[in-house]
Amino acid sequence: MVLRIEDTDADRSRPELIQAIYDSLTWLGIDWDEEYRQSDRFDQYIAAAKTFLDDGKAYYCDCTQDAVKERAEARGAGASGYDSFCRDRDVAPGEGVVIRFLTPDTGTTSWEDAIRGTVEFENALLEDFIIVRSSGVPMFHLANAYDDLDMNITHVVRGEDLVNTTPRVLLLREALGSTEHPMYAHLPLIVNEKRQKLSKRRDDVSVGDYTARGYLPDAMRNYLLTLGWGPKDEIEIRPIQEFVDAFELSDINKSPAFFDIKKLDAFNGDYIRALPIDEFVAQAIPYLGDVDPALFARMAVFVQDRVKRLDEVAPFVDWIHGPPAEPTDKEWKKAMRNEKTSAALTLIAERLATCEWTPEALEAVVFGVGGELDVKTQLPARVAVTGRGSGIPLFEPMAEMDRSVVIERINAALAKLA
RNA sequence: GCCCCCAUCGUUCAGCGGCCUAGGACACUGCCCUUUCACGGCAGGAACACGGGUUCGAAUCCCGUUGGGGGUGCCA
Repeated sequence: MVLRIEDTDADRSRPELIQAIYDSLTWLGIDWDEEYRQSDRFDQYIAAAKTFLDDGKAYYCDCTQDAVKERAEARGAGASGYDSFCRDRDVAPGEGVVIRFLTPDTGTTSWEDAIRGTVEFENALLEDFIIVRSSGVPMFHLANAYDDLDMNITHVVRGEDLVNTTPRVLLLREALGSTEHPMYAHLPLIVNEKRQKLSKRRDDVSVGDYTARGYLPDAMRNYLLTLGWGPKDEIEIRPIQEFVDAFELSDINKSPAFFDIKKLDAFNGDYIRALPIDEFVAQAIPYLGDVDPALFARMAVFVQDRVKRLDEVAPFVDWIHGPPAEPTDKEWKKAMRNEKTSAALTLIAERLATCEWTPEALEAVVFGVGGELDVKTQLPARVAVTGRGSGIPLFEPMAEMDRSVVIERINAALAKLA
């Protein structure tokens, strides 16, 4: 596999952006054995452009962008783009001069797309596009056509937003002397809730957005696989190799797919639960905050099936050695609504002062009082001790705490109740 | 404006002329499990955009309408 960094536009090729490409591919487990940068190969593209010039397949043009636009507007509705103004003007190279590719005025350019079938464009509609900027830097299409040929690229799989530019590359390849072309496959776009193409500005599209929130690469990869394609047996979560075996480019859908974060969450939760416990602990450590990793390791088995993302782990355990949460009114009322709760908590606090300090003993105290007073005591005790209305089983983490702290928290709850 | 493309439950995928009174997953609702919340189990509501054809038969093929998206850069 070849990794080609298409950095013909200096503005968009900042080091951190290129680093993001490496990071994303690595995170997803995609690896490559050859690497090229188009910025290292400008000479070759320019040389190719020069032969086009010599062969009359390209020409210099000194029209300004404004002039091109003005003439297009003057021509009125229907036509846009460049009007071939300089084709026969014999413009000399120099300041502000670009090289344009001479596109045919008749005929059609078409290809058999692996996903879309036959796609055909009228050549008359293709403008004489720029292949070398006035700065002397080659443009994407030229570099692309040249490299695909030079590197014997067999498959070009990319977003549907590139279909319209494919004829340009095809024409360029032809000019370069190629009679064949790679298999093109134009993928449906992944869209946001507004059904629009994901944009870097508005939407989370980089891997960093997802690692920060604790998504597992395998889960992401698996979820992405179910967008625009699905296995015929309808089993959506399975080992990657099974997908590889079943996958067929031609089975990919043509319509755009919404990136449903809720479903990604569900997949991620599945993958988290499938992790061996020590692997889960290892993965969760970066998301722990102030929580002691050893303590977390002891509680991990209770946390594992309660999270969909790794960044959700801390709140399940941070109250054990850290301060309790502040319960919401709703949580508090739900837990404390029974009038016997106050008496129960009082009794519990008393017995906690002297009981054995093990999960079993703590459970016996809390449930024992509940049984005697015929009131549910687990939730009130939980809210008093953790500050939250839900969470991992109560007694194991409680046994990790100091006796005095537990009693103190229950007394504080009692004070609030009074 | 012009060019290209798309159209099955809320979302996503299955369906490629009869197996479809349309299936799975996510989400949602209810029940079971549980002295929290999850996990797990069970059940339920929920879709072939519309109109014409073709055919004995259409979600599946063709045409149109409507709706949506992409492109239209000296970006990729």
